[in-house]
Order: sequence, then C-alpha cells, then structure tokens
Amino acid sequence: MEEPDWSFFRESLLKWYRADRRPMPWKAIDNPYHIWLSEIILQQTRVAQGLPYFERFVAAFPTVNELAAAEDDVVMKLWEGLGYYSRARNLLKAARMVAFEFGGEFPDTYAGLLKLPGVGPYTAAAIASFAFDRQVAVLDGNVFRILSRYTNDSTPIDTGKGKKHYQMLVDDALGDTSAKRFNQAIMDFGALVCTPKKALCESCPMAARCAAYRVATVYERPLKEKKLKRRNRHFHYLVISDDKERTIIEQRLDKDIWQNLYQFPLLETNSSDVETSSLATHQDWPEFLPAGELTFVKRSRPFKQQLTHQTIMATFHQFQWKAMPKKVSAAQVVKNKLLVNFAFPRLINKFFADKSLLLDLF
DNA sequence: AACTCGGGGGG
DNA sequence: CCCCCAGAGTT
Repeated sequence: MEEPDWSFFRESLLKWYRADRRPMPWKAIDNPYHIWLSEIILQQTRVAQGLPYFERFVAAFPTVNELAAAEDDVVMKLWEGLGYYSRARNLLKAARMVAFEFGGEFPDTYAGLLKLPGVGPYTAAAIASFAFDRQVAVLDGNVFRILSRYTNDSTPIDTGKGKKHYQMLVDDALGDTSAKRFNQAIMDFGALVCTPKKALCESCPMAARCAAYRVATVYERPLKEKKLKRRNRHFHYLVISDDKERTIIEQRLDKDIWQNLYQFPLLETNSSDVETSSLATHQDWPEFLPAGELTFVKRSRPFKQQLTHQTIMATFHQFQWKAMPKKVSAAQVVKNKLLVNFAFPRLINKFFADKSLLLDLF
C-alpha cells in the first residue's frame, strides 16, 4: 500500500476552502467565549439545529461572566429541546470556573481548556486553534470520515486504538499549515463535499488520490465495530390540575435521561397497555396523591419519542384534584401560565402542543 | 472498553 | 426504519 500523499491532501483542501462556504457567526471574531459556546452547542449537533440556540445564548448572556451568574433553571430553559442536557449543566459549571477562578479569561492552551467540564479532546483542539491560533488538529466525525476514505482505512473509529490512529493521521495531514485554517477547512469539506451518504466525489478535488474512491469503498468508510443497543420504556405521566389552573410538576434528579428537566409525576411500567385505574396501585404512585380525591379527566394517545439508546412510549393521564394543597412533597404546584418558565423534554412539549388533548385544563 | 447521554434531518 | 451530526462523562 502506498503512502498517503498528505501534501496533496493539504493543498487541495486549502485551495478548496473559503471561509464564506459555511458562514458562521463565531468564525469571524476571535472571541473565546463565543467559540467555546458554539463548540459546546455543536457537539453531536448539526449547525442548522444549533445556530438559533447560539444566537439566543449570546443575546441572553453577552459575556461568560453574565452566563456564570445565571440561574441553573434559566440556562436549562434556554437549552430546552437541544438534547444532551449534560452539556448545559457543564456549560454552567465551566462558565463559573472561568468567571470565578480564572478572572473571566479562558485558558489559552489545549491542556488548560481540556480541564473545563464538557470540554474533551475535540473541543479543546477546536477552541485552542480557533480562538488562540494553537497548532492542534481537530478530530471529529468529519475528520474520521474524510481520512478513512482518503486512505481507505478499515480501522474502526469507535475504539481507543482507532482514535489514536486517526489522530496520528490528522496530525500528518495538518503538517505545518495553520491549524486554525486547516481545521475549519476540513470540517467544512466534510459537511459539504465528503458527506456520509451522497458524497460529491465527481467534483472532489482529492478524488484523484482518494484510495476509497479508487476501489469504490467510499460508503464503507469509516468503519465502526460496535452495534447500537436500544431498550423500550413505557412512561405514564400523571397530569394533575385543580380548578385554580395549577398543575403538579417535579424535577428529574435521578441519573437518567433528561436530568434537571421537569415533568409531571411519572410512573414507569413494562408495557403501555395499562389501565389508568390500575396506576394507583403502582409501587411508585406518589404518597402525596390521594387517589380517591382525583377525578379522571382524559387519557392521551400514546406519544412516541425515539432516542439514540431508547424508544419511549408515553401516555398522559389527566386528573382533576379539587382540594390541591399549595405544596405537595418535593413536587411543585405551578400556575399553568408559568409552566413556560420550566424546561421540559420534547416529549412533554409535544403533549402541550397537542391542544386537542388539553380539554381546557390549560 | 463499554455504556449512556437527545433530538432532528436525510436517505 | 436506519444512520449521522463541529463528543464527553461515567462506570
């Protein structure tokens, strides 16, 4: 096997690249706060999906010091709907670290950045190069795909060995050109030309020396060795309102999906085929809820939410409780109009959006 | 090393 | 239905 021609790769890439191919608001200005924020938002997230969130965060918190002073729930609400909520929790931790321990200044080295919560190898390299012009190459999904194709490499990318291997390759590919420019270029190239499914090989400037293109294995690269496992879960939410237009919600604090978000009191069962009347005998039925005082109102259709590692089927059981106390255990009794201030999973917001189900409780 | 953490877009 | 997306943290 012949040695990959990295100088050809590099020169073709940089010749192809222009900053305006994918305009992004944080590209133009070397503001470490903006660059850090954008990189956290874009982890496992498409630019089109993350962009509005970036704009809203910058508008709400123009500086890292202002973000650091924010309340947790406010940040979670801004993050609502974007997924991977540990990013929002770590975002706030890191902001407070920068603001209160580093005097509002981000670390300006790869190793220093790596110590921030939520900043791993990719993000540290991205910030170090984009904000501080450090000579480090990024290794993200685009880079795995491009390099495994260019070298027709069958090394799986989802192992420790694979990650080290491709880090070596991208370091070779980078050479001594500006990492700041190279990193932008290679990720734009992956998003616009060397895409996962319909790559533009016919107009690719590197096709002449792309090993996978030569032997028609482009769509077999990169290789993964692990298979995805999914589990099914069945949620039954208790939507309990009173005649003063208040509803009971609680915060998810367990180590599970949607940590720190809010929800209605939840019962989980082994199937969706459960009578509403049988829920009162569920072992997790809240102690503060006197089943006898609840008037059943309506049961929703099943709502399906497909996540990466689980498929969730949810049913919403609406009840009326006449003599609802002001506080119920650790849960909260909230005016319906104020529910918009709390961050909910998409699944629950879909229920809110389906007004035909609400039957003038909301 | 294996597992878990969301949600949306495209084929 | 599947896979992938400017990955990271925990076990």
